[in-house]
Amino acid sequence: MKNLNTYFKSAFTVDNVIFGFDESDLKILLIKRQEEPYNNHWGLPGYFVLPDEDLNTAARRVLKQLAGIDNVFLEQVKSFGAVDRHPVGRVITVAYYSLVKIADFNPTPDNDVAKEVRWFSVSDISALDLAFDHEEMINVCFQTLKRQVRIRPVGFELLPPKFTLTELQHLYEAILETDLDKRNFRKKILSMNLLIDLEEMQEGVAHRPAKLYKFDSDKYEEFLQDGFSFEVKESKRKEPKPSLSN
Amino acid sequence: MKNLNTYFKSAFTVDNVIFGFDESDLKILLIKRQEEPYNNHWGLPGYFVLPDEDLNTAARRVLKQLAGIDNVFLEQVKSFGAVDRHPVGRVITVAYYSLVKIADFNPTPDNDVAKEVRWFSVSDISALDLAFDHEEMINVCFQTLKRQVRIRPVGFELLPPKFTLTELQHLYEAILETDLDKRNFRKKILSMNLLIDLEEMQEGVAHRPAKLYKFDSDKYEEFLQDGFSFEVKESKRKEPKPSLSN
DNA sequence: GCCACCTAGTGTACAAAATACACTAAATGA
DNA sequence: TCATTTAGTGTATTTTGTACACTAGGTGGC
Repeated sequence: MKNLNTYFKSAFTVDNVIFGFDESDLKILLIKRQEEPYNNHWGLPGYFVLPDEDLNTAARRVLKQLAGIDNVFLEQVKSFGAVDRHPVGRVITVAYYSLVKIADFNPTPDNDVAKEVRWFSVSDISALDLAFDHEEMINVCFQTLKRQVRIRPVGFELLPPKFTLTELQHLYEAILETDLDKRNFRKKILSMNLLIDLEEMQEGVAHRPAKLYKFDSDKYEEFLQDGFSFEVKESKRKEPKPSLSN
Repeated sequence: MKNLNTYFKSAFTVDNVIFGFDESDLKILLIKRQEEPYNNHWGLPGYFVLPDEDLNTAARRVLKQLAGIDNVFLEQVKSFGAVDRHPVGRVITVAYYSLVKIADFNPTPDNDVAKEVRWFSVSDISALDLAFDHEEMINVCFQTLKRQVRIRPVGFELLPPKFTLTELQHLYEAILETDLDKRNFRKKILSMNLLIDLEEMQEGVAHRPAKLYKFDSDKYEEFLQDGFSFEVKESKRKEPKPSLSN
């Protein structure tokens, strides 16, 4: 066994993959770095964990400091620790993912780490040449979101308080990257009793206005506990299942 | 922003939660520590990550060194980083979980970190007063296993090459902590075409011998890719689902 | 050799959930 | 008033899940 001092020479950071949803488009919040390494590159809002700070606390603090976002869903996803992932030294990072309502925040870099903060469509991100291994982290978190969307009512976190069923469907389509059947989707969603019909109509649209709904927080809590299944299937007939053997 | 040196004073470790299955019993491999802190306590096989070592590499190395286990399924689960979780300094640990065939290894502590290595039934572990936050880590990994068992054919990793359907069912029952209906379980499992009937019989049992099966690795690979659903339901009628609203 | 014991192995009817699919309704604005 | 756009709805069919109880085929004791 080596001297313990050998080991106490590394650092860790937290990085947040923040998802938002806006007009049929799934987005991620990025910052334009203004310090080395990767000065001027876009990257995830992340920073070092303080010596006396828990991981979750650090993730929330950094999110608040770098993007002005707080009080949101935030959950640890995975740690990344390739030896050479950080040019300055050995730095492991813990990736968090977060779901926010875009309209709730006006992200401004109030800190000298970032010179700009902006929402990017998920589909545009691969063109950006992100800092560090942030692109890989985003991919992993997106996969996590795709998995979670089936077992947790993510709309709660990503949609404004009042929304239409079509908006909710678009959200699912954006996350799952597939088309859903309108009637089946509605049947399924309504059958969960998770939505409250506000008996209000959409306004200012040049077509038949849709009914507005909100989520029923009590039901939501119940369902979170029970780990209910929120499966939503796509509209195209799937491959025939591995056929029965007998 | 602080001087970077402030941050480069921490260490990280990996800890492995190793599941095995043996005669209807789900087990976890623990070591009896022979160094401070927590000398003489049982705990997970884990150790510091070397300065020039990737996380996954470290997890495999430690597993090999401390328990003589290699070439197994091993996957990162979560990082634990409470400020005071390690008495010696700031140490974040990355938890891995692993599935092994108990008969494949004869775990012996070939290193001076552990004075003993032993399989414990999951149900006996809460009585042990484990080192660090290892009990919490085990709970999290057990939850992960429960989730994974539904979407990945874990029997592959935990059962010997030849097994009976009853053994497979017992495995699922142990992981899910529930009873399953024999006929429905068999119907479901066989319908996936994941098993190959070896046309051999169990031997040396004092009752009607069961047929032996093995897993079909080709099908397994396919299914891993497609992320197929491996749901197996319990035998008691479930709570009525949240009732349809209309 | 037969019987007691033990686990293996099997099928069916019913209920619930998933899926495919197309037309009418209600608003705007030209 | 009509062209355009999106909202909203129901049913028949298929697939999947679930409940449930008896016979089959070995061993070992007597």
